[in-house]
Amino acid sequence: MVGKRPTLAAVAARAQVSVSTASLAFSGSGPVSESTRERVLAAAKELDYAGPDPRARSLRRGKSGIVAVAMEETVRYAFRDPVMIAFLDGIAAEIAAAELALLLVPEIGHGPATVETASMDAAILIGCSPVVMESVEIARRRSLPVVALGTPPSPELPAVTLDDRAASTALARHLADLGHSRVAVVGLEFDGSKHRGPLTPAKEAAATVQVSLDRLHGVREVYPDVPVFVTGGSLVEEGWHAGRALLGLPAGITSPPSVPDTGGLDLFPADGSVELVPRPREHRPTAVIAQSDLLAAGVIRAAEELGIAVPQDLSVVGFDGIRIDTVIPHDLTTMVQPATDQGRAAARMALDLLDGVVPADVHFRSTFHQGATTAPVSS
Amino acid sequence: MVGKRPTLAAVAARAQVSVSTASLAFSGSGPVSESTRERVLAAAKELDYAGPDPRARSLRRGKSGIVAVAMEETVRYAFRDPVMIAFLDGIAAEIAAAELALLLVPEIGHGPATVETASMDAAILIGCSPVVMESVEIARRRSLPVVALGTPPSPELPAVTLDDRAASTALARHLADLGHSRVAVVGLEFDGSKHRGPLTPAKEAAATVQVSLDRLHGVREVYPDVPVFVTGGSLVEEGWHAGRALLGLPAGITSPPSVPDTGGLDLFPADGSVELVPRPREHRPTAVIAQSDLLAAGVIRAAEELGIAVPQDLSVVGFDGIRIDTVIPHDLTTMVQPATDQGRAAARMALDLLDGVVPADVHFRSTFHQGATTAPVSS
DNA sequence: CTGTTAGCGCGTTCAG
DNA sequence: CTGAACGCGCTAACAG
Repeated sequence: MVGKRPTLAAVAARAQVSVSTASLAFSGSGPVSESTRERVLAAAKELDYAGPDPRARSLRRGKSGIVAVAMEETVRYAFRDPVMIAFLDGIAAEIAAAELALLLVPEIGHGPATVETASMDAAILIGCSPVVMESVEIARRRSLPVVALGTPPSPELPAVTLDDRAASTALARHLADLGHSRVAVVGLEFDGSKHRGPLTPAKEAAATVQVSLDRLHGVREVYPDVPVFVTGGSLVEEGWHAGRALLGLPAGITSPPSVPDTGGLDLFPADGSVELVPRPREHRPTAVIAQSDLLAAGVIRAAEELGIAVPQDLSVVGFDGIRIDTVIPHDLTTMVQPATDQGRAAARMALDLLDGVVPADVHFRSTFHQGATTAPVSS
Repeated sequence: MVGKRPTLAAVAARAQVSVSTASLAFSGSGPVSESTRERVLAAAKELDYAGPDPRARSLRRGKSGIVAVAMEETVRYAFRDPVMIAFLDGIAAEIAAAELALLLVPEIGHGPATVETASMDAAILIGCSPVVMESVEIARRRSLPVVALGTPPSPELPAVTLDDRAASTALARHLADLGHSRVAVVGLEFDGSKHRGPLTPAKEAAATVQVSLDRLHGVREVYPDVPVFVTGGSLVEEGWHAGRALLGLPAGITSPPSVPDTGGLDLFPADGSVELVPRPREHRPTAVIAQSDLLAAGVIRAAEELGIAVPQDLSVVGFDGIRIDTVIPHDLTTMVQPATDQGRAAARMALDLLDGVVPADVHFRSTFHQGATTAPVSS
């Protein structure tokens, strides 16, 4: 079924030219007379030759034409995050414009390291974690150009960064200006553990996810003692769980002093087995700072289910500015990050490195978007 | 900055063994004494050798370890579709398990054909259109194994298929059983044109997207003359536009006989410049069959905005069964397709082909899910 | 403009 | 178990 493919040499022979001439005719990068080129192309068509073998070409040229995008997450998980999709969209656009191909390398750190064995000319690492840094080391050994997206800048690694900290401060200040003093943070994951619950000092000390820390530090500039509820990642569902924990209480129980402390995955089971009532006003925050828009959407949903009106009874801010009405039915007050542009920038840095140009770090700023989910604290 | 990488030969020399021995030590596929292997590995570490060059290896072995996934859409667009994400998730899982890498090839048909020039051992084509068929031809010339996902089966091309037609009939029958007779279809795109509007016979004759046709034919078994409103693709926003067109009317205009005929993108502008009121009951459908869940969600949103209650005043069914509460806040009546499994199956077929096994087509069946968006027609 | 020559870095023979 | 030689398919230099 799989007929032996003809080689360039065969085509050259058929066209009665030398192999190198045939090669030039295909790559188009050399001076070949029109008549000769046509003869070669005709011979190729006759032999059903599909063009130079990419493998041989890449060995010879020392380039594979592939840029890899490595991320720690599963495809399933990563693609549920609109920010990640926007990153990829920007990257894909630039990569395609440069006529390169895009290798998807999910789940780095699980199983055999694809970054170590796959053909690639450069790698773009998304996310910040020890695993990612390991990949940097691998890439360095292979002398592959690497750029990072969403990693704290380091002298070793050209990176695309965002003003996570300052942006978070801006959000916190916005709430402070509205008079809020009882504020809680709903955080992204702080380590790989996907465990939900309050952020303890121990957990904070062991944190590996820089973006969560940065955003938290930014809030602390305004609310130094803000309590933090950590989620398992940027998902509406996670925000919903967090919202229930922060705002709700099992019916019949008199108000406990604080958020339930649990390392488990389900604080209040979602199956309806526990009926939730809103916490008394004095025992719940008047504003929530979610570290992503998806989390914010979940918090809002939980609030609505509990009969807590947003923004009248609760202000909620997010982060990211994903303008996908599909996902967020609310006009969220948030910081908009130019995710697609960040992807483009990362890809361009990788392309620069391929051209031997050492690119400077690119820093992006997010912009405040006043939505309809924040209001002055109700007295 | 980019130091010359050591080669296998250098490592061999350093370890005072022959190149072939060193090679065996790395690939692990040959009989090498433990002491020798350690000596080789030590030498590699000393020289900071990162392992065999993937390019050279792939030339020599005739395999690149890459499976490509080609799709017609942009990354941005494709990743907004949960079904596509589920496909990719299933594919990625199998590909990773086989220790292969996944090359993303979006926007085939636009610009230079990556399928033609990129290193790959096999390709998985998603979607059905002339462009995809072109890629099949290219792959054939390169004698690359190809499988298709979401393409009508053909003797040439191993494919993963779904019972689109029968499933659609089941949905239509469900509505018929509930007593609905004024039914409309909100369709996916029928060609590449992204134009919204009623499906005309001419447009139907020129249709290239098989899945839309199949799902329509299925409905016609029950509702032979069902009117169809074509959208620009599987997006909530598109469903919203369609819903407004089918259910709404600019305030002040007395009921026109039918859906507005337009080839433009905006039927009733979304900016609020036109105030919409619900069509009179007699002039609007009592049930809508959306060809995807995202479209259905958009229709429902439009209905709610117009004050038309679902399911009391309007029944809506979808297709896909994407159980992502993020996207669809409703418990939609729909046909659930096992999208992740379809992705896995497609990937396994590709892997089979790589092993020289000719796989049989895999056919999936979708299952009916009775949600809360359909009810008996109100008299 | 075209032909000749020499590898790219590795895997696989086949003798030792 | 090891070492030497060859070639995968192509392209970068040069020579003509």
